[in-house]
Amino acid sequence: MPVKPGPKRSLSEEAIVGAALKLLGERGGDAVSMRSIAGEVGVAPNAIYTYFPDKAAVLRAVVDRLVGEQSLDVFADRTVPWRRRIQEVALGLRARLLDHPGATRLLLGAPMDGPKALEFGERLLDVLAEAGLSEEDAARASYTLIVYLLGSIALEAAELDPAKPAPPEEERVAERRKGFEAVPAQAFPRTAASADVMAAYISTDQFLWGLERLVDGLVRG
Amino acid sequence: MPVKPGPKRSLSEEAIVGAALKLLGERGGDAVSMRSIAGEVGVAPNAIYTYFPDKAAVLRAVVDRLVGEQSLDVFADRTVPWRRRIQEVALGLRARLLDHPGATRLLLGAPMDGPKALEFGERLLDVLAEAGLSEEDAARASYTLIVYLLGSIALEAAELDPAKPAPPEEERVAERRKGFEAVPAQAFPRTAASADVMAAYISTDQFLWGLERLVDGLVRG
DNA sequence: CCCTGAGTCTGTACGCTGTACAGAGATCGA
DNA sequence: TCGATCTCTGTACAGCGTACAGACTCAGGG
Repeated sequence: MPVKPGPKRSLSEEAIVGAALKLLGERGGDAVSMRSIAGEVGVAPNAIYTYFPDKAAVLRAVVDRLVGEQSLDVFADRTVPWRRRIQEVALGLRARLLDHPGATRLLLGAPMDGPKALEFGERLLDVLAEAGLSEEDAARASYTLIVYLLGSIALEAAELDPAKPAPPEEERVAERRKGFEAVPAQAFPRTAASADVMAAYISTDQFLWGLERLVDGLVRG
Repeated sequence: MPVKPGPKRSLSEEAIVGAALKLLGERGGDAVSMRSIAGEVGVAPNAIYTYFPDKAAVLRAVVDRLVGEQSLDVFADRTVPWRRRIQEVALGLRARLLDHPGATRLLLGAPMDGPKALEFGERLLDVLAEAGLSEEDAARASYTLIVYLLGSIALEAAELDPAKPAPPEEERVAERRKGFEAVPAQAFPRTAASADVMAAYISTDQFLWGLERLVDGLVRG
């Protein structure tokens, strides 16, 4: 392998992703531009193209980093019932991603295919195998779980201002209730009658409710 | 109510949404700009701001239109078992949205809160009540179903080129399998072993599989 | 040791974006 | 007919992603 000549790199992929993540957290999703990232690491905008082919690649790396921040040790801890382990990891990932409302938009734009996401999938398959699912069922179930996870988080994040940190859950629910109070009860009787429940869609409680039913359905099969 | 004076409007919200939808289908998501929409309806770019406060509002209306294109008559047809009715509507919506890969990105950026989406929710609540769920459970279940629906569609669409119409399902699965063949089997044995199943995540078959398990979990409760 | 060539970074530039602002023209009620 | 009011246009701004050309920095071969 010939060593490549040229000056030492002044940056690293990690530094770039870190800068992007910092901007994401502090100034929101719209503030993450090639120029702002470059400014953050003290470099001309185009320098980033030495490390990533385009902006989408940077964002994919950001998402993978966020996913990677979620520890997967819980998955392997056999002293805890496997359902609870899935719950914990799901809750952790959800919290982590909702902390960066801007990031969630990215999540579904480019699917989780980074190394950290692969690792996540593999560990999830471990747990599902442990739960007694066949190889094929485990694979299908893992995808279904990821769909639910990302879908929930995305729908929750959609209600958030991507430019600001997420307000506490109670506030978010209260805010949402106001929206449902405006629904005309004649045209949409059921929706209006369940407005309280619907306002609480955006809550940990509902998230776990759905997750539990889904897991039930998956292992019952 | 005083009638507002001024010249007759030369456009309508519908015309604008229609133009956006046309662009979306023909030239992909990135081609939908205020300028291109305005060009399509033969008007200066800013004229659109008379009808919509900003671009996001246009896109929300586009999504609602797509949702509205899915007929909900099936939901009400009591000669068909309710599970099958949910299946059919879900499949219809999925097909409709995957036909516009660019649109799906929008779906989760701004949640379904348009009138057509409300209608959809209400009819879904009807069916779930018919299935024997309590008011609260039906509300929660409907949200969980929507999460699954949108999550599935989003993850499928994420693999598609938003600038082109979707290729047939077989091609998409084959394309994906190539990606999984590159997964190192030592580090990710389960992932590698299930590569075939995973490639088929992006398929009607898997979509229905997950939907069925989810519905099972929801009504079992 | 210097030279060559590859790799990294900068400056500049292009075409595009969303949309704010000012004003022209059309149309109504009075 | 007048004035108010609304719709649409022209222009403009700041920002975007990124292509291109070139300057600089270095490692290895002669």
